[in-house]
Amino acid sequence: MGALCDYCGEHRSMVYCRSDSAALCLSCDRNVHSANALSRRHTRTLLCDRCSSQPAMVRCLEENTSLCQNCDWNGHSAGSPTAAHKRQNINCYSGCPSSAELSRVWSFILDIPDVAPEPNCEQIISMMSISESAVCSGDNAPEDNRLLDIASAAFANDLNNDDKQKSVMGSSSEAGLKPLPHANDQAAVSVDSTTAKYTPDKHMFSKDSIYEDFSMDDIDLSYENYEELFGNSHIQTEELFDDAGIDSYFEMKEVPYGSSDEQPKPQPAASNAVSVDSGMSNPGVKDESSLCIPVRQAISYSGFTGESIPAEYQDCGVSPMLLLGEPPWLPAGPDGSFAGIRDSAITRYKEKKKRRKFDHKIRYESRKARADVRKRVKGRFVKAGEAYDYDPLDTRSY
DNA sequence: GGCAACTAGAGGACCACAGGTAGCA
DNA sequence: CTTGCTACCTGTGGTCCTCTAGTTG
Repeated sequence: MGALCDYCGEHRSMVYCRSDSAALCLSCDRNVHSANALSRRHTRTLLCDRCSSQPAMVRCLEENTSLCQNCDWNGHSAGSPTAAHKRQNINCYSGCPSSAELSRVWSFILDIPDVAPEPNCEQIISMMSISESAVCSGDNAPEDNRLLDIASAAFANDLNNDDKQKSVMGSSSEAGLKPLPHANDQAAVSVDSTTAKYTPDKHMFSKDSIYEDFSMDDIDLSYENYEELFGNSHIQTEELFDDAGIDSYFEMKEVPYGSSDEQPKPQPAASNAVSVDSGMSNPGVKDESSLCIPVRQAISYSGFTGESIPAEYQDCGVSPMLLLGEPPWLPAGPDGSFAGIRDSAITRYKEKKKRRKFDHKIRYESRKARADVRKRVKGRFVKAGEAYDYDPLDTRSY
């Protein structure tokens, strides 16, 4: 039995909210994070199964446990027999996702048919389904029920699946954002690259499956319904992927190969991950990449806005320092260094940040109008009637 | 290489006040 | 449950100041 929910203190905590520094059961997670727009932006992730106190970063597919960075390092240290365990990045999410959406983001918990669900998991998820109607039954409920922001998703795949990954990547960048299933979820969810639709596996809804309480029908997983699925009013694709759209987040894909005319080389055991979402990797793997992350071939995309990447990574439990380190999966340049790739990535990031700085959004036009005509002294507002050095309504220059 | 001086850029503080929100009767 | 009132909080833009990182001698 893991730690109890920080909120209700009754049920086992399942998810960790870094913004609140709280471990919550799924029901309370929905309660707390459906309260307002700000709370809905909190990114949450699974709780570490081992220490039950830190946000889980990876899922060990061999042990079927979710592990935080420390527990991952401790449990899969280089040289140990467990170092070769296949691990999979764990997604963060925000918003007020429905049970089906959560099950898709973290499908590994539930999809593995020969693994019993976590104790209480079924109960809690059933409870969540109930609370779903209870908590989110307001006017905004239909919108709130949508997955507002899958902050990160990842594939963990075998090296043999490179081609499959690339085909998926291709379709994703062409068709726009789509929820990416984990590769090992393919038993449950298969991706048809031609129709770009998910096909739920029949086993998912078998009698014995804990999906009995779920109905994936409540979400149409086709790309065409992306806007509906994610709620256009909450998060625009433009916001999600910045000006350049989703392609901007797959630029890194081009870097390793595009710098030369060579065909993509077979990646080192470390990884062939194509992502700017280095946040889901372990800090410290930099030096141990070949030992520690043989399964980090994840092709991932990031739902992070990119602008405040360090903070957002922190929200996901990742040190912003990661941003400064070379992604372990990137192949070295011709001179054996990552400097060029890193520099170009940093340059792009800075340019984008600079550009977005001026993308200031006004929440209250009335207040802006008021501020525009308000009198100032050296930039500061002054009381009406006081002497001032600048009158916005006066066309004379001072 | 180490140090000080200088420069450029980023980020935050400051100001008044209309409008929003919470709490209470 | 609704209404009215009060108190407190939020957001708005231009300028200045401080801090940090980088450059130069």
